[in-house]
Amino acid sequence: MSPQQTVEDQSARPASSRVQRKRGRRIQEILTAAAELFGERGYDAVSLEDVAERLDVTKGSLYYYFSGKEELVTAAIETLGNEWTALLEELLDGSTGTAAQRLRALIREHVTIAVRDYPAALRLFLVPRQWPDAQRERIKELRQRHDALFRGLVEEGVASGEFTVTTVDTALQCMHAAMTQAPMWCGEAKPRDRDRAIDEVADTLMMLVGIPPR
Amino acid sequence: MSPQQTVEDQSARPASSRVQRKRGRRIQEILTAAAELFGERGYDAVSLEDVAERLDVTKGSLYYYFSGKEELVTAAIETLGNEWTALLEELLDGSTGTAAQRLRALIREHVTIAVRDYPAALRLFLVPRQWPDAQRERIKELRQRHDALFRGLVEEGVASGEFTVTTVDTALQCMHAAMTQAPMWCGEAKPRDRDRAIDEVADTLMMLVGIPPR
Amino acid sequence: MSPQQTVEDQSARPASSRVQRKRGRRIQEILTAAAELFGERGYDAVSLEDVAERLDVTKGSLYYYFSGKEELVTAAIETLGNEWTALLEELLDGSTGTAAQRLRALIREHVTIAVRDYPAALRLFLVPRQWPDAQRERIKELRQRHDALFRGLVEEGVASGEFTVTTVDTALQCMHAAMTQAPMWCGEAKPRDRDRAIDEVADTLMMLVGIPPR
Amino acid sequence: MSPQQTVEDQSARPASSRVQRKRGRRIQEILTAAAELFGERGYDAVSLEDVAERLDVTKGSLYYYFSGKEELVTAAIETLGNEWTALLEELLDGSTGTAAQRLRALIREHVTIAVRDYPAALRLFLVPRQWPDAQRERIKELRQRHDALFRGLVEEGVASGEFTVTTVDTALQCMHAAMTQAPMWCGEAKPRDRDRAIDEVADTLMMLVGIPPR
DNA sequence: CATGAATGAGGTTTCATTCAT
DNA sequence: AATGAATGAAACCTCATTCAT
Repeated sequence: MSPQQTVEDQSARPASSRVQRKRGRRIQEILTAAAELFGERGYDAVSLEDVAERLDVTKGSLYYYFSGKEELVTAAIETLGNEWTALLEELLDGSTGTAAQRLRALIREHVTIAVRDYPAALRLFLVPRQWPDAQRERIKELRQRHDALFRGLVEEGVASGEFTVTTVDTALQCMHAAMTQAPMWCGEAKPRDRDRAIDEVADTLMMLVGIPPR
Repeated sequence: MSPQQTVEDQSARPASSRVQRKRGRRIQEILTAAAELFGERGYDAVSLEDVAERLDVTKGSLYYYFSGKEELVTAAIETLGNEWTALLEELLDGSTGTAAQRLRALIREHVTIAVRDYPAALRLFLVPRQWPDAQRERIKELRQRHDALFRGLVEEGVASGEFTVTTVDTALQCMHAAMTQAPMWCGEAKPRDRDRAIDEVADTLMMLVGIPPR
Repeated sequence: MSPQQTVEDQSARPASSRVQRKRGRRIQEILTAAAELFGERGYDAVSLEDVAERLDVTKGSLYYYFSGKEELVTAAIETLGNEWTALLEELLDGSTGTAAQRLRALIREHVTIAVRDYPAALRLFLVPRQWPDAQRERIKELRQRHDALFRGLVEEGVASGEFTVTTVDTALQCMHAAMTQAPMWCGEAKPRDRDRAIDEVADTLMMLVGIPPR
Repeated sequence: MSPQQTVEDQSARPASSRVQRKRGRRIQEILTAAAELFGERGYDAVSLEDVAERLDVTKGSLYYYFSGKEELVTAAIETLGNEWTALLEELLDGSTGTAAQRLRALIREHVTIAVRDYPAALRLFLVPRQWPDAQRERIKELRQRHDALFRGLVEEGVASGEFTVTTVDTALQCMHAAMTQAPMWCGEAKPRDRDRAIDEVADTLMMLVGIPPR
C-alpha cells in the first residue's frame, strides 16, 4: 500500500494510532507552510522547492505525503479554508448584538485574516486549468461552508428588517469579492493605517446591506 | 542593435509612416491575442509559444516587438485598459441625468464589457507581485485614468448630497473589486439571465454610495 | 551491523533452525514476487516499491534480506532458474525412449513452463549489461546447469547418429533463444490453440538437430 | 503551429524546401544517434541526456524535434528498422541462386547487422508498458515489412520443394528469435571468431527449413 | 523484523531568451 | 521582419538507498 493517502483516509487503519497521529501532525505542518506560500504568491509562482525549503526538508519528502503539486495545493487550500472558517466561526460564537454589529465584526475579522495571513488567497481560487473532479468537489464544499456564515447573518438581518438588499446572493458575492481583494490595497506597512483601512472597508461593505456609515 | 521600442515611441519618427502604421497594426494584433490569453489563463500559465501560436508566428517574432514576456503582458494590459476606458468614456459623454443614473449606467456598462469581452480580465491584475519599476508606473497610470471616471461621478454625487459614502477611495475599491470579479458568477449561458444578473450587480453596488434599490 | 547474507549462506549456521526456516520461507516469497514482476516488466521498469507493494510490506524490509536491487534481481533469477531446471530434471528422470523423443518432450515442457508460468522470463536475461562480478558468476552457472540438460540429450543423439548438427553449441543457443521468446507469440487465450502452437514449436526446433517433422 | 511534426508530415508545407531538407537531415542525425544508443542499451537505460550528449547538444534541443522520450524512441525504432530492412532488401536485390543460397545470405547479413550495429535491438521490442496506439501501429508495420523478406524466400523454397517446414510461421518466428539474440553470444572481440560464429548460426538456422549442413 | 520517514541524485519536461540567417 | 534552432535554468517527479525507532 503506497503511503500516500489524503488527509481524510487516515482513519482507515486503526493500527498504531500514535504513528498515525504523528503522521497527521506532519501533514498539517506541510499544509500550513504550503497554504501560506500559495496564499502569498499563487499556484504557479510557488515551486515545490519553495515549500520544501520553508519546511527545511527536500522536495522528495513532499512526495512521500502527496502525489504531486496539485494534490498538495488542493489539500493546502482545504486547510487554509478550514482554518479561516474556523476562526470566523469562533468569532461568531462569542459575538452578540444586532445582526449589523455581528456582521460588521465578521467582515472586519475576515479582512484582517486576509491581510495578515493570506494576501494572495484570491489567486488560489483562480488556479490554472480546471481542477480534476475529485478536488473540485472539495473546494466547492469548502467555499459553501464559508459562505454560509455570512449568508446566515445577512438573512437574519433581512428577516428582522434590519437590512435591505436587492438580492442576498449578489450582495454576498460583492462583499466577498471586495473582502478578498482588500489585501491588495490595505497591504500598507504601518499597522495603524492598516487598521483604519480595514474599518473603512467594513463600514463601506455594510452599506451593501443598507446600513449607513457612522 | 535591436529595433525594439515600446509602444509609446511609435509616433516618434514621422519617417516612413506607412511602415509605422503597419508596425502599429501588427503590435495591436499581438496585444489583442496576448490580452485574451493572459486574461483566460493568467500570467504564468501562458507561454510565449501559446501567444505566438495563436498569431501563427514564431516565438522569435515576438521579440522583435517586445523585449520579453513582461513587457508584452504589460503592454497587453495597457491596451486592454485603454480600450475599456475608451468605451466607458464614450458612454459617459453621451449620458445625462442625475449622478446616480449616470453612475448606474457606468457600472452596467463596465460589467457588461467584462462579461462579454474580457471574462477573465481579473487575472491580468493578479500578475506577478513585483513588477519592474518602469512597468509598474504604466499600469498604475492606467488604473488611475480608469478610476477617474468613477471617481468623478462619485464625487459629484457626494458634493450634491445625492450620495453617501464613508470614504470615496474605499467605496471605489470595493466597487471595482466586485465589478472585476463579476464575470465569474455572471458567466451564465443564457443572455437573458446574464442581463438580469448584471442589473442586480448594478443595483447592489449603488448601495455602496447610499442609493437604495428600486 | 546488518544481518544480510546472500541466499547461499542460509544453511551455514545450524543454530536456531526454526528461525532459519522462517527466514528462508520469507525469502522465497520475496523472490517469487520479484521474479514475476521483473519478468513482466523488466529490470528498470520495476521499482522496489512495486515489489514491496505486491508483498504488502515496505521497501525498507527488502533491505533486510537483500543488499539492494541488483542482489534482489539476481537472486530472483536464480530462484526462477532453479525451479525451472528442477521441473525439467524431474521430467527427464521419468522419460524414456529415443533421444529424439526425450528431447522433444523436454522442449515441449520448457515452452509450456514459459508460457504458463513465466510469460516474460526472457526479460530477466535482458538485465543491465554490466553485472557486478559476483552476480555474473551465479547467473552463468545457473545457465550452464540449465543448458546441460539439453546439451546432454543433444550430444547423446549426435553420438548415436540420431541427430545431425553443425555445432552443438550453436544449435543449443538457437533452440534456447526460440524457446525463450516463444511465450510472446504463443500467448494466446485459448488453451487448445496454445497447445498446438507449442507442438509446432517443438516440431520446428527438432529440425535444428536434423529430425524432420511428422 | 508547433514545430514538432513527426518525420512523415514533412511534406505538408511545400514552402522553403531547403529548410525542410535541412530539418530532415537533422532529424535523421538525431534518430541515428538515438537508434544506436537505444539499440545498445535499451529504453530505460538510456537517458535523454545520453542522447543529447552524443549529439553534442542539450536535452532541450531534442524537445524541439520530438515531443518526448517516447516519440523519440518510436521514431528511432522506425529509423533503425527502415535502415535494417533497406540493407536486407538491397542484398536481396543483388542476390541470385537457389532459395537456399539466398536465404542463407539473408540470415548472415541480418545477424551481421545485429552484431555490428544493434547488439541490443531485441530490447527495443520489449519496451515498457505497451506503446500508445499511434506508435504501436507504426512498429507493427515495420516488423511486417521486415518479416516479408524472409517469408517470401521461405515460401518460395517450400513451393519449389527445396525446403521442408512444419509451419512457415513458426519457422520464421524461431529463426527471428535466434537471429535477434545472436549478438548476445556472438559478441566476441576478434572479428575472425565472430565471422565463424555467424556462419554457424546461418548453417544451423537453415536446418529449420530442412537444409542439412555442409 | 519491520516500518515510516527522509534524502539526493538523476530523470523528463517546460520555457524565456538569444541568435544566425 | 521573421524564422528555425539552440540553450540553460529551473520545474516536476521518481526511486534506490539509509536510518532511527
